[in-house]
Amino acid sequence: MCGRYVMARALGDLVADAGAVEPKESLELRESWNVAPTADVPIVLERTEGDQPVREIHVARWGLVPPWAKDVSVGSRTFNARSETVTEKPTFRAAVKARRCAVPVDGYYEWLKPGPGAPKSAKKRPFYIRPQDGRPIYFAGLYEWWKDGSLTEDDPGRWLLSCTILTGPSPEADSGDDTLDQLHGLHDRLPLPMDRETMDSWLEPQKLASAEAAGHLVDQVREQANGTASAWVLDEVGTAVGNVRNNGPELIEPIV
DNA sequence: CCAGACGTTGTT
DNA sequence: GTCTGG
DNA sequence: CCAGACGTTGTT
DNA sequence: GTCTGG
Repeated sequence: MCGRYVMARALGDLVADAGAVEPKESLELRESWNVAPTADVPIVLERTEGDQPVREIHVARWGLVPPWAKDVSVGSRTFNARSETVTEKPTFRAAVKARRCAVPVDGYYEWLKPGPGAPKSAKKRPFYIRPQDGRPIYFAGLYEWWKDGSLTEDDPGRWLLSCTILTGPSPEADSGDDTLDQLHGLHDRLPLPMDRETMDSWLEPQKLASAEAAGHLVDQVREQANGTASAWVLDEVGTAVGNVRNNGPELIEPIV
């Protein structure tokens, strides 16, 4: 799964790597080595301008807030969406048909739980997972718009953009690939990364936003995920990342 | 009909 | 134990 | 995801 | 908004 990650890349690098247009307004983006749910994060989306798709970077709150929510608090538990059920769940099914995005990360954290035979004193051990080549990972994601209901004379209400990251099953054991085997041992869920071709399909705004078409795209994402994940590297890191108030490049330094 | 949920993870 | 906040 | 709180009344 | 449970 993915509940904490790193996005410390300069916006210009991200724009170039994602093939997005230069943002018209400056985005409120800060580098972070400890991105947690509810944080503002960059996302990549395509919208149709005239009849041309335009790829853009936007800033969204991590944790999808559906349009009918009474407040944003639901977003603190919707930072992941299970790919197996995303087309059915009331919270996600509208977004998966029409509001797909990519969530770029430099790498993400995963906590290894002590096994059942471990001593009582054993603690969770954080690992940092990143691509070998240093380019961003683009996780399959969804975005949604939510209108703040607090209407006053001066404030007609604001629109909040929010997002979530899709997960799938982790690679099977004994895959024959070292990295996939390590991912298997670390956790039973995997945030779903996209290769370039899949990302192009995923982001493309569909004319008929049917549930069936969305289901096929989700299947495609799940099927190619391990191919992308096999080019990752895992390193154990210090426990400081657990506290969201800690932030800095030292959080991703491998220990021992 | 209305009221209340709408989610993920992991653990037992 | 469970929920909220970051 | 983890860390940290988890409550009320009344008084300063 | 839409579905489920009562």
